[in-house]
Amino acid sequence: MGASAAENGRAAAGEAEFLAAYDPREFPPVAVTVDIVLLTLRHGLLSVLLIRRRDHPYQGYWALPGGFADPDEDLEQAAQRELLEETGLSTFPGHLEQLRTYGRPERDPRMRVISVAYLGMVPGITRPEAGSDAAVARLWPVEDVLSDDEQVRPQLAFDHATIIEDGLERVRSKLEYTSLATAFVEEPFTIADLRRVYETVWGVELDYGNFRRKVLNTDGFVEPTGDTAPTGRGYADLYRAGRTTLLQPAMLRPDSRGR
Amino acid sequence: MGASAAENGRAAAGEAEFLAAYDPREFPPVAVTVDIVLLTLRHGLLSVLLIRRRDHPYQGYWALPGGFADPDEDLEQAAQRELLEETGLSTFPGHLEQLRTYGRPERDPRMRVISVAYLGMVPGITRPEAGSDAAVARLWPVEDVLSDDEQVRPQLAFDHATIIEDGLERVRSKLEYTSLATAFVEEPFTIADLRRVYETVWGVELDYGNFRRKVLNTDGFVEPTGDTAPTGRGYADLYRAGRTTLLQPAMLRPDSRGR
DNA sequence: GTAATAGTGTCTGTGAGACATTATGGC
DNA sequence: GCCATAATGTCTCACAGACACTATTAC
Repeated sequence: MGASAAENGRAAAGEAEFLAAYDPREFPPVAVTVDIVLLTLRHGLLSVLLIRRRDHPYQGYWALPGGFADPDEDLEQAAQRELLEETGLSTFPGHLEQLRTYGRPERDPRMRVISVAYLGMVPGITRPEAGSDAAVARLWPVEDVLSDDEQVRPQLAFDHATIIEDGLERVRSKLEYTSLATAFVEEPFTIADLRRVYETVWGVELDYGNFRRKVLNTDGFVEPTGDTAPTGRGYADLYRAGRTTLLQPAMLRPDSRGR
Repeated sequence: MGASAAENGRAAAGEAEFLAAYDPREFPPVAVTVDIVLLTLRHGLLSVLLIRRRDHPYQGYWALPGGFADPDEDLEQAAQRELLEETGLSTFPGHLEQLRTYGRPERDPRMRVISVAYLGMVPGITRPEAGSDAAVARLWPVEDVLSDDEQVRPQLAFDHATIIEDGLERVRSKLEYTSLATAFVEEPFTIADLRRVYETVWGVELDYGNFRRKVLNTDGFVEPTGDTAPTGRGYADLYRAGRTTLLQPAMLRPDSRGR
């Protein structure tokens, strides 16, 4: 694509340089990794997938799943590949998006490492135990991971605590203005299932009636399957995700009412 | 920091490896650059700073300001440094935030280049002409940059059209729920100045009375200086930015009303 | 029967959109 | 005088929060 002629004929000279590769000595040495904040609902708790490190530095510490991006691989592909490798799943069943890039010079003691973080959400079916190594991959409740209590909090490698915090903030705010909550539940789901997602991620209680009215009045958010499912006592209508991704108007988070 | 002992004594062996650097042959060769989408209001148009490329590839094409991140430099620092170098300014007068990272394997024909894009907003005082090279740095109205008309649209290098589009979408949505609009005007400013920011960035007309009520009722958005300024006909009250960065409730974009 | 949950409706307050009105100063 | 703009107020509708009520089923 760059081979098409440059505009207004000003780029006449030096066409031969075009295919010249960078001289590695010309630019600073750096490694690029991807890390994934994979969130799911497990036992009614919002949980994040962590891997226990085998190697130095931070040996024995808990880290986000991730690794180097291969040379011919898109970053999102790399994130997905690493995730499948470390969970043992064969296809990625949820939503994956880029979160943010972390590049503090001292974040890895060995050399300059730039990490492109991704954020993933999957229904609560993830079983890292089924994957490669049951002893090293685990789902941690985020309230424990970010707890002030050193007894319950895992030791996190690198700047992964910051990355997890940023991921959480992203998820919490995206529940407000997108239909992302549906990525946390398997289809078909009930209104109550969806409410549970909001309540768990936001850490609040929501009025069932108002929640239901809001979801059903926002068209494209969910669509009824026509079926119902027994729910212990009584039956509940079943839904699947609609085609709308942006909620209009947004779902309001109770916290944010009082500023 | 990584030097503190790993938890539960499980990390006993191999402490010597800790300081070992990566072997460069172990990880894929890659370069990391930062690119900046610098937006400002110029002659009533939302405009973006572009640099005309001197070298191949894309010689003569227009590109976002940017360059390699130095080894000991934070990514945001690198973005700010590049921006100052290419505009000739001595301090950065506005808001700068990370936008997104672009890493498609083919985005640079020479080698794998990962670009961490930043988004900057400055009041309409930027004069790239005062900077290093008047012939190569220019502010382009974004409506021209992203126009379908090949006569008015500059030829953009790499995937910079995508980056600019993403930056625009970010700015437009952040005007809704943050007080970011104040980054586009110099203090003190009038309510009408602020309204002009919204109208220009969103490309809509807003009712002055409703806009004023909204801004003044959202406490912390702006605070009155007590002064007034002549505005051609009559005088207008002057304000400066308040301490609130998150608008609660959000400013509604007229487009989005009808879905 | 009671308890728990799904589904539904009602009342009220907040806030946004669509105006109208008044004041000020340049022309 | 006219006109543009700043500042302010009014009316109405949409919608969220609070809460009441009914139906269904497990126990």
